Amino acid sequence: MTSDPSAKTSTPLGFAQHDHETCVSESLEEAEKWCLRNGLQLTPTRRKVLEVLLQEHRALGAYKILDKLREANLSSQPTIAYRALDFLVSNGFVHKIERLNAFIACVHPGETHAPAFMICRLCDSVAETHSSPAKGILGETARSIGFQIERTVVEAEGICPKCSDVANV
Amino acid sequence: MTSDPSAKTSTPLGFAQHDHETCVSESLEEAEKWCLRNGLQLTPTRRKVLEVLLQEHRALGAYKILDKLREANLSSQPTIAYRALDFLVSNGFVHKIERLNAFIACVHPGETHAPAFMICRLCDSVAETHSSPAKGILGETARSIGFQIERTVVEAEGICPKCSDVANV
DNA sequence: AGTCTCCATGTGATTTTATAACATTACAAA
DNA sequence: TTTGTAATGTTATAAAATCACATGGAGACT
Repeated sequence: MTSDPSAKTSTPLGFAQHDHETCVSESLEEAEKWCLRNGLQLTPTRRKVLEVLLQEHRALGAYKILDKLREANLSSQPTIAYRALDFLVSNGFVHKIERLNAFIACVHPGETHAPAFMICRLCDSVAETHSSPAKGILGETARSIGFQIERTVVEAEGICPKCSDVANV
Repeated sequence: MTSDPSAKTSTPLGFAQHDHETCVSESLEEAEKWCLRNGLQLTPTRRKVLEVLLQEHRALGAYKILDKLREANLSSQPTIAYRALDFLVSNGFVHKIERLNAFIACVHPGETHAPAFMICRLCDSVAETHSSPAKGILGETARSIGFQIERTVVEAEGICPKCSDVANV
């Protein structure tokens, strides 16, 4: 699926195009630096999981990630992958897509943000954007009843521009 | 847990109190009517699943629901529960809480709405409210890139008023 | 050097959540 | 009666996640 080597620069980031190779290596470097500055260890397993997710640029289940780890001769028990994912999610490098029980690399780690996702029901691609849940009706309701929001899951399911073009041609 | 019969009227709906017995029976009746009007069958299994969820008034995993079905001498295979849940979710009687992989009865079925949930991290209670995702930043982004939103998952995780009172006393 | 502690990894088993594949029943319309 | 359809029954399996406990390695303190 992503094994076509000539497709290097045409893998979808969210729904757009970009220079993928650069994107992966730059993101990895940034992660390295950020960890160094913050006293965190981007160990080989953690790095590999992040790399895999950056390369795929879409949501991957934990067991798919595990397969990739195995291919890379790293340990292949579920625990391993979940631990690495925990680390990456806690530190904002990766997000979990609850709707899919899957994981995706963050497009702007480091910055604190309330991520939101658009998930294409047809091609399963996922684009990250951001929301401000505290501003809308939800935020008002929460304030009025005294619910303290710590984190929000915002996932929109629908049809991405690419798939809707295909349908209309 | 919910087996104290004297607790009839004090089970939490969302985070508030209400006359629970009435609430369950009324909701069931409404569901019956709605199905009748719309040519849908609220079969015994489906009805029981809805009843269980109305009674609990919180998010229940599929296998907990399955246990309740077994207690009621209805079939107890996962497929059964998932099929009933599919029906109830498709028709708006029940929502799935993606964050918890669990299900909860809708507080106002029939009306079309974009539900949003507040999930207490401490006591696991869940309150339903609504959002208007199309109005916020997410909606703008979606429109600008041509993503057609069909459905949104909005789940806020945090501390409910009750638990935050306890913490402050 | 020793050893303590912290953090991360290794290992095996188990639990929880969800779906697949295929057979059967029941009722109603043609 | 035949046919279609919606729902249920049954068995097996896949996929996602966690638990419990052991091991290893690097820095800090004595």
